[in-house]
Amino acid sequence: MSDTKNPPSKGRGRTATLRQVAERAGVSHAAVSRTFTEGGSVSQEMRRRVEKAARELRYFPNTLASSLTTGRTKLIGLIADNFDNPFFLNVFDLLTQELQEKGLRPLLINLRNESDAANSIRLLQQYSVEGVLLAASNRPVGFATSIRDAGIPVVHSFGPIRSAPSVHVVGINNFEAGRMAARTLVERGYRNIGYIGGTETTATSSDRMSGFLSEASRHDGVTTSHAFAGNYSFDAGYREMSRLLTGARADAYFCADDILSIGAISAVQDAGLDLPGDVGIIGLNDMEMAGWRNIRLTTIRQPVQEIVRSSIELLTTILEDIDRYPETRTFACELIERDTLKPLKKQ
Amino acid sequence: MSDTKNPPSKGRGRTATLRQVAERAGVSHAAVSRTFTEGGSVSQEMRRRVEKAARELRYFPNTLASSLTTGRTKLIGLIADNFDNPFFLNVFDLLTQELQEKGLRPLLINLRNESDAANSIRLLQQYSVEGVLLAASNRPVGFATSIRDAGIPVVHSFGPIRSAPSVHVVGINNFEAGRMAARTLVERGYRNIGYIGGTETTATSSDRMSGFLSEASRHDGVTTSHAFAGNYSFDAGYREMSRLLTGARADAYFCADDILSIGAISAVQDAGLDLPGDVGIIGLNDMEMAGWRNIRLTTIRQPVQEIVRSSIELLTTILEDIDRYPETRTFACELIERDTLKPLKKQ
DNA sequence: CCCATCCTTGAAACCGTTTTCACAAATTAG
DNA sequence: CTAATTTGTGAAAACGGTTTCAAGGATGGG
Repeated sequence: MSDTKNPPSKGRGRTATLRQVAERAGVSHAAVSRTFTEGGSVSQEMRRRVEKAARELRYFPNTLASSLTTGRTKLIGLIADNFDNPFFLNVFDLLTQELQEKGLRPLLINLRNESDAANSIRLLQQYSVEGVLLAASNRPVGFATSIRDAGIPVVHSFGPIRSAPSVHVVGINNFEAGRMAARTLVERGYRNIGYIGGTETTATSSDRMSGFLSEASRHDGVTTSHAFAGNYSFDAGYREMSRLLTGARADAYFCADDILSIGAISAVQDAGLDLPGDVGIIGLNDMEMAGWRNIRLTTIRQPVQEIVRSSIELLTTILEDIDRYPETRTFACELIERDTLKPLKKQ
Repeated sequence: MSDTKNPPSKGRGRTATLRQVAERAGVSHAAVSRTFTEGGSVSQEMRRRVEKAARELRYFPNTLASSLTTGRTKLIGLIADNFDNPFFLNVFDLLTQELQEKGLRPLLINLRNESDAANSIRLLQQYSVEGVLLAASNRPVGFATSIRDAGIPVVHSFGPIRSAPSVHVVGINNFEAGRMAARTLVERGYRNIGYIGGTETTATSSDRMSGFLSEASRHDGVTTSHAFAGNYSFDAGYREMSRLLTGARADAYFCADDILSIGAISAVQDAGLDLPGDVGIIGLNDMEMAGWRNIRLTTIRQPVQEIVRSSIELLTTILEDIDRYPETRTFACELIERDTLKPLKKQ
């Protein structure tokens, strides 16, 4: 009676199946399915019996199996490529928490050693991922688009703002952030100012630079320069700043990211220069470390939590409405003044 | 001819199915399946035709569907609960890279707001996760065991070393690390030494403390104390150290984690005390930031990469051999001397 | 009391794949 | 040139669910 003709559970603690519950409750397996699905129509009595049997067998539906027929896996591809920047740990934290609250599960994909978009897309499709959250700063522009072209809903978090976006984007206006940085430096009395980006090819980085250069050019007597550290990491920032200091350095630098800034600060101090007197530094993000006592980085704050929350909210709505027109959500930045810039002169 | 009776692809860019390939190639779908599975026996000619059709249809097997029959999802639960500590970003990076190389996919589970093990286990089972990598520092001891009891292979990375382990563990011997910390402090001339842990309930933390106290007790004239910061984060370290400094402080502290140490350093400096003269600090982990110019933390290095690599290697072997006897893999630590401890006296 | 309606129910088909099996064709051995 | 293998193939039954459908039972209106 207790024996089935199935293989005897193979040592592995296999979980009970729908049919086992049905058998024990003495009902059809369709009935069991119905009691466990949203709009299922079952009588009180039936539900009671099924739930009792299910409880005794420790049964619960296998999401993957039901995804076969429903088409819903609840799986979200979480794509990232920067694991040097602690900023993203915070992003992961918020992202996974929000996803979990909505009953979605993040499949983490590390693109650090992957240059080919096609591979990633195949992977996403093989796991029937419902949507993708792209939080990758080092990808070229077309990456998000090619995911969308594969028919997978995607929102690009911390992506570049475009007037005619091809995918959903939520983030800050990097161009404006760049302007804010330049304006801040000029207001503080710096005249020869430079931009230090991460990678040259990413849209966010080049937006920040354009905004920075554009604003600077509106001020008389202000000269600019720019350089790229190669990626977003402490080491890259340190190296690039060290290199710059050997040449004709600027008075102040806007580093496209806090972690870059922190590396740069180290380089400035190691060179025996005074910060913010000899050279000033302004960053972007306002990650936790920027406020640490020995760093005290003046930076432009990016509202991470709002961006993350909005990204996921947007993602869930496009999961329902797949052909929704690409939308851009922009959040404002805020200047956080600390100690790496000369103070604003009283007027 | 091109029409099938299936719903007309619903706008969604659905991917081709096995049977569509079979139809186009004019063979049975079993044949198609065989050409795509490892030991399948197919003729050259058949393979050629199938692969052609598959290419034209952009077909590739759906992992989730095949998992139904094979039982292999290639999904690994990656469980974490500490997103304050940048140390874990590095761990995630290495972990996901290694997993991907082995063809496994990490399903990321954030336990920060989850106290109930049963929920997590249900989740793991619903997704037919093949195994679990537990990299959670704040969980009580029984957590790993209850996953194993649910029949899911688990390896506890950075877990506590036990003489009779109930699950597979790979990490350092935290007791020995604690001894090393105490010995180092004593050798540097500190006599009144304290331990600052993260949480009181985790095994790794209490191991470090036991080792620390045990070693200290072997030296004459050395007095000890201990305290807990609550979790592993900069803020926790800062707060706890600030609190300690208001009372009868020790000469030197062993902080159970670098991030805690860095917070503690800040507190010491903010209190206007000399480091390492008035108070010395030694950490554990040697995360990247520990070496930053403004931190220069003396710490005990934990070989992260080796631990991660070994964890995954162990995980893949227990996926094959599920009833393997629980194994413990221990790696040695190394003292990294920087500037937060008085130098060793020349003898 | 009859008929229309609604709610429950189980049978059966289906989702996309793998795997077993029986059998035919091709190869090798004797 | 048979007989004994080996190899390649398609039909069909899984895997763990959901969904459609037709039918049975209860309910309510007239």
